[in-house]
Amino acid sequence: MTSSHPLRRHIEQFTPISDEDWAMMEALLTERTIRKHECMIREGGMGRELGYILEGEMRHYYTYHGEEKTTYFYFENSLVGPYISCITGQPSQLTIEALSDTKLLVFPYTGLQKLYAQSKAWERFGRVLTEYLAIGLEERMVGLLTQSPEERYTQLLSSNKKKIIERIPQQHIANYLGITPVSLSRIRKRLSEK
Amino acid sequence: MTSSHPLRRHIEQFTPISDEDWAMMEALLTERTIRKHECMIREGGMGRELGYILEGEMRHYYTYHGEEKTTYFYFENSLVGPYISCITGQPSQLTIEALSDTKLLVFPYTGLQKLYAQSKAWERFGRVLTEYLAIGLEERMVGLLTQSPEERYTQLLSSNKKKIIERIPQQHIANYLGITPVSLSRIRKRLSEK
DNA sequence: GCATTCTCTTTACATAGGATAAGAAAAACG
DNA sequence: CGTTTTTCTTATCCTATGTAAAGAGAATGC
Repeated sequence: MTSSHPLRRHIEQFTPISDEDWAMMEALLTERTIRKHECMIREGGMGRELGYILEGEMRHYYTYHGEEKTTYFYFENSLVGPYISCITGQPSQLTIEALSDTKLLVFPYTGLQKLYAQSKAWERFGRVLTEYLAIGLEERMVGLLTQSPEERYTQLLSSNKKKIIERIPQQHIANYLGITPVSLSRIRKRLSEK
Repeated sequence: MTSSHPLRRHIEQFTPISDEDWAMMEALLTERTIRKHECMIREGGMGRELGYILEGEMRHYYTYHGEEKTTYFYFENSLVGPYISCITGQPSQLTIEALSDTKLLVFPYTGLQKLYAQSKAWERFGRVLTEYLAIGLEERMVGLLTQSPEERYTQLLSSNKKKIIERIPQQHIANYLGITPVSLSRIRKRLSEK
């Protein structure tokens, strides 16, 4: 007995949600398409909504010393948005851009906050979601601290994040690994010669 | 009207807690001293409890290729523990060691889970705490991806994390910055000559 | 279908950081 | 105290990555 809505199935991977609780969320959802190179949020803007990707892919980057540093990618069936700006109420330091035409369900963060307040199940969802977010960030940070760029690349090849290799331009992957595109090209050559 | 218990004050920075809710937590607490070089959790062990540091300092490291890689420090008035192992139920990959004799209040993670289940305020606390944890990790990750080791060091000097510089041996700070102690020593020399 | 643009690779050069080892300084300890 | 151990610095050498520029290849658009 799988629930029919893809977002509900996603949410219920974290914690079960009653029909009543789900109805509150469903009322918040709007479908939107973001065209390639357009943005869900730009640096300096206030984070007001989160989204769930139905199809497409997005990248998330910071601008530092005038350069775009891509730090994360999002694909279909995942939640995306300027969490930090939403949580802190400060202007977003990051930009989230569609890498291809991307179809999303969006909902306002204030709506999610009301769900948190109204229902213990939603509060729990928020906690568990954030726990998994933190685990992912911790793993990423430890990889950056302990592994060489080459190790990080080979690990990406053999991980459950193959999608990144398959669908994302190398310049952005290089950023994600903490190196330049030139260096990634060299690493790829080295590996292909082994 | 500040609450008298330091842990309660810490928790109420995130969300208010009623006397009743606080009483449930207080019943879980045990005071413990961990001597210098002893560990709260070792790699391979199951994470079963979290702690709040009353005095002292601890470091948190992963063992990778036979070397200890210190990735975080904890000081008085902060929560510490093998969160990830507690959350996932998997053996801990990290070790948390006291850098000096450290006095803690510890509580079992299963107890916290019961608080989550029994009270919406505790569930909210869990969410908000984890949100701040995630924000800290994101900032750390972005710094590792976008800044040079020298920039990371100078930023540490001028941040609210000065405690790290003041109280932690340089070999561990080097790890935290993602470089070797030798390299940190060179960076310090470079900076002192400017 | 041709031209333009974007992406990836390659080269040459400069440099910061890694590895190792040895010495200096500081801390721990009996 | 004085000894031992640990921590930090310095020196040498080496290598991977950064930068810049040019060329090859792919994708895009008119």
